[in-house]
Amino acid sequence: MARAATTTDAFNAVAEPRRRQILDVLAGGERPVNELVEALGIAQPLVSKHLRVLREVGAVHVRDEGRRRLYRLNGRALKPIHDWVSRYEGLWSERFELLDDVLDDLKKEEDDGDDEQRDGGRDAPH
Amino acid sequence: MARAATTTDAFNAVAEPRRRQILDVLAGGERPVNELVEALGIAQPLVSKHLRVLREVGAVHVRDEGRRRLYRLNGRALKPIHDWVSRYEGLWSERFELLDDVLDDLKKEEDDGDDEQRDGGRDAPH
DNA sequence: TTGACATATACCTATATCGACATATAATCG
DNA sequence: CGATTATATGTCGATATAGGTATATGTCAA
Repeated sequence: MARAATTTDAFNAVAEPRRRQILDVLAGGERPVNELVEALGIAQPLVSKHLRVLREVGAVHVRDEGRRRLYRLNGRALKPIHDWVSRYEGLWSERFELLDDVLDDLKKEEDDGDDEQRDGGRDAPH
Repeated sequence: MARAATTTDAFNAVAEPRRRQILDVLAGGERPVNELVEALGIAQPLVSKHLRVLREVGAVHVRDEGRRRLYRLNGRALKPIHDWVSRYEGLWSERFELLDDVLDDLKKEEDDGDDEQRDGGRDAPH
């Protein structure tokens, strides 16, 4: 099985930085594709495709205005992300950072400097 | 170019539901791979692979304990997600929902029932 | 040592990208 | 009508999966 489609849910749609950028621009108000192309500085077909993904997960709404199509942000679609990640909010508070450090210290003591041997140091860069 | 690697950042790592599930379990405290396999009900190699991705983006820390490896959540890695999505918090408040409805009504009036013709009704199911 | 247990990695297949390019569709203007 | 502008779609190439299976690595126990 391949990776889930980007149109599966908001999580997948928003994993692409360009799509987040599009939403950031739209946060400033309704915009035609034209301006999004300019703002992002990438090819127009690519913008249209990103917009399609955002449309399919409901992150944007479209409105026809003459030969232009005005895109508008729909924040509701991001709520699941906010709800999920909010459960982890506070884990990076100072108090938790300290706890983390303590646990890291305990780990170091237990492993007695023999750490990172099995994993080949491929652990996260800090 | 293909899609960005899942190890590129937390956004991509967390787009996979199973990896969110793993983090959810780890939110309850340090766990060996064993228990994660049980909790998720999927094959062990798959869990190890997901854990590797989470390790590479720094979302989890590992600690060796005998022949087991204890994984621990590192909430800090999720902060960028929280920071980004929080800028959209409130867009789904009641007041904004109402504004949205008003805008949708305006759209309907403008298009005069001729909407969804070009898009073939392929818009997101709201 | 031999074996059982715990975890990680290698290999394979099917699939869904992202980006570039060409082209189609649609609306407006002269 | 034909030309221009605005946007969407199709195709192709390169790539990175997720899941399955087999296997390697590491640890403990008898």
